[in-house]
Amino acid sequence: MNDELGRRCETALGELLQRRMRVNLYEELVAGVGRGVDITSYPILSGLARLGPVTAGTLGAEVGLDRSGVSRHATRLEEGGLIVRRPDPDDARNTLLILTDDGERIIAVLRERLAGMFDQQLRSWPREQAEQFVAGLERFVRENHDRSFADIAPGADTPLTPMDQERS
Amino acid sequence: MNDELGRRCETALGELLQRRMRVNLYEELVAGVGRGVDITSYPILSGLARLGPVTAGTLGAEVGLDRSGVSRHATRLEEGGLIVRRPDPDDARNTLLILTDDGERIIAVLRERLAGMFDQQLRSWPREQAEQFVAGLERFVRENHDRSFADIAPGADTPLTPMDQERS
DNA sequence: TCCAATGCGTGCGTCTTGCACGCATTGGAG
DNA sequence: CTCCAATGCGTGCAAGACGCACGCATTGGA
Repeated sequence: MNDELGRRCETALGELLQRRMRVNLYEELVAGVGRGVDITSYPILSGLARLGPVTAGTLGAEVGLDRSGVSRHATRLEEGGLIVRRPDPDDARNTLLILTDDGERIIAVLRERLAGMFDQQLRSWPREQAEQFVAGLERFVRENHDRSFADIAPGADTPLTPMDQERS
Repeated sequence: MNDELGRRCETALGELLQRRMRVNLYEELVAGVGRGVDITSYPILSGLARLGPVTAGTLGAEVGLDRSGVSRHATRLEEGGLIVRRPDPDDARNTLLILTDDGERIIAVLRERLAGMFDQQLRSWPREQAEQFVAGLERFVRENHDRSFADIAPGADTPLTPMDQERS
């Protein structure tokens, strides 16, 4: 019966992680903002707001991007005046990405917008259910976040059923 | 107070929708499967399993992709023997994408794997919390799915202010 | 002083995606 | 029956995002 939970979770999350969901949500979110903020650079900006001043490498590991990609987006956001690059005082090899005041303000507005959207949706829910859902969501995300950094190679976690046919 | 829920939901979902989450999950999922199945074509296959025989256009709207992209992935999956193209008997303009037996079997295995992963994670939760979380997740996804098709978002020139609308 | 290690930023190739065009089919109007 | 506007697929083309590898700068220990 718990297996049923896993299956239902897979179905729901499968839809949530679809491209349609991301594009609809984030493209509407960043529409008209400019300043180098688009659907691809928003995760960089958001991650930077969450982590504080960090290097491109660290931020890349957080959002799942290569350093080079982060650097590219950072350049665009820097040209937009939302972030600045500054050498790490403790280690000049590192270049810290830091939000400017404009950057702080804009990311705050964007997150506020998103929170408003979700709040609007959750408002029609029974208070109890909304509370439980968000709490569960937070736990789920936190566990996955921790695992994605601690866990490297499970390997034989899930066996491969008889589908290992090579046809090429 | 409810606004706090929206904010917490935004934070959690913000991480859940990150690239790192998708890549880690789906790349591990489809590793070694072959047959034209990779992290980009899996959503096509999965959506096809969910919707049944549909046209490329319909499937594209479902997953958030252009018809052309769906057609490309469909070609690859067809070469892998997982789907077939067949003209719609009711309207020969349409080309229905249909899962083969191999396709059905493989997508079933993959979804089973995913369900197993989630089940394993949820197993350590209090039964009540896991139940509530999944139920909430299903409702959340369903509402968003409906809205994304009913709502034609104008938002091309949305001002940079928090939006407030009436509940539906 | 020297050198291996670390980290950034850019050139280059690959992959994915969207737009536009050509072709085929449908259904209604004359 | 014929004609034509509408619809939908699949491909050529171009733009964009991403990863890898290289060069350069800095650090810390031998």
